Amino acid sequence: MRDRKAEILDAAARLIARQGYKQTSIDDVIKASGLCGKSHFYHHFKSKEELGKEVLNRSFERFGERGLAILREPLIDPIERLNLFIDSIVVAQAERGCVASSPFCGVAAEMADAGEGFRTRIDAVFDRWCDQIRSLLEQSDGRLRDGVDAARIARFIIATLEGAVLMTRVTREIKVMQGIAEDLKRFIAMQLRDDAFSGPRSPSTGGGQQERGSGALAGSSAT
Amino acid sequence: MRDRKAEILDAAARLIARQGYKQTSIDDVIKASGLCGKSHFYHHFKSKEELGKEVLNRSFERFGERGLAILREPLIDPIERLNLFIDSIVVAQAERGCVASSPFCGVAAEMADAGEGFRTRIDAVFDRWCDQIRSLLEQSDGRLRDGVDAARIARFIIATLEGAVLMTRVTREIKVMQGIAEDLKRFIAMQLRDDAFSGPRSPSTGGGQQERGSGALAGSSAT
DNA sequence: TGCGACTTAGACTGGTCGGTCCTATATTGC
DNA sequence: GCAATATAGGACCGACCAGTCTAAGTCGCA
Repeated sequence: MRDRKAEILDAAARLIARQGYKQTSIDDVIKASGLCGKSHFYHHFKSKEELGKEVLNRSFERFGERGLAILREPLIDPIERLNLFIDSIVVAQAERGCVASSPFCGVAAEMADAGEGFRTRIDAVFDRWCDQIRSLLEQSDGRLRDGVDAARIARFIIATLEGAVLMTRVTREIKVMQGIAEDLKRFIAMQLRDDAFSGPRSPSTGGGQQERGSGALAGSSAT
Repeated sequence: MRDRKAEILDAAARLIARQGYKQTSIDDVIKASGLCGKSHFYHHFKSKEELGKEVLNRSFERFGERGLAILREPLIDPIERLNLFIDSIVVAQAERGCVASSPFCGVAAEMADAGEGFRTRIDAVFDRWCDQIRSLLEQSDGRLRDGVDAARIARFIIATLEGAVLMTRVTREIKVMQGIAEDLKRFIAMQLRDDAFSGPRSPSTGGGQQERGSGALAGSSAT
């Protein structure tokens, strides 16, 4: 016996990511998860709102697992980890064809408006991400420029990534997001003291395209 | 007789900004604009979609007028103008109590999904904004660091502002957006060559008259 | 005086949606 | 064997929603 509830959650998460919470009907979820009738759905969830909350928890958690795993990877230079994290968001968005956005952007905004319960949940998750990034930046202590507020930079990073996801939803072109991600990495590098060793160079060779996967590995470039 | 159609558009724009396009029903619009029946609404608009498009045009235009007026102000240093523009977005969001977001962020994402017609419209508007910012950055020619791609930086600025608006919708705290805006200004300053004046300081004096003399202010790189 | 544009007013259609209720049949643990 | 739980299938309710339709009143203008 497979876990039907998990299947429902998976289907709902996919639908919500693609078309939003309010635009996803219970009937959609039932059809997509191969259920037979509403009673079965309501056997597992007491309401659509409960479904929404569980989807939120789940997808944020899953995203967190992947994203935070990168951020915590102990063997890689902290700043490089941040770059990899940014790349992972870009790749995830590219995989979604620039359309869906869970748990980023559209869904966050829409669900935040759909109820105070949703909003505080999303707020808390953003906080956790920011915290993780902040602590990463602080691990590179002594490399941050004087006066740079790590917590604020963390917010900035999350906000810019959110905005980048939004832009791809409007333009439907992943290269827009790639450009933003590159600039974001450059911004992060600029928060480091000049005498710090690593960091993607200041823009040197043409302003154009660069392969993703990693901006600049820790040992490679020093300018 | 006042212009009823304009009243309908105003009411609809307010509702859509607050609760989104799909969540705003025709009946809501009718009630908010003091109409009496649907026939009257359908006398002015052939469908909800047409209403949406006109609201989009209008609010983007209005926003454009304000924002672009700042960007074009010929008497102020280009970079300083950009800072003022950023401030104006922060102020606008603060005025809205961090909730609504027209024409930024949530509405753009939602409407972009609501139909290809909407999407291309929004895309075009973003393009125009980015273009304006790009040309502004290029006016400060000789001050930009080598290899800095003005068009890409423009996208980055818009994306970050979008993301910042989103963050305030989730956190409901304007100071988050203020922090992001400060960092964004700092980022812009960092795109300038070291020998150009730099400094992320907050601008203070508000702009005065908005002259429509768009280009032609070539002698830009004052200090 | 008559025409056409605008306004007020609301009933109605066909559809969707969240949610309830009811009836059955499997499966599982005790 | 029994009871709890899970699965299946669907009728139904009240609500809301986009859009249509009818009908009548106001106003400017030719």
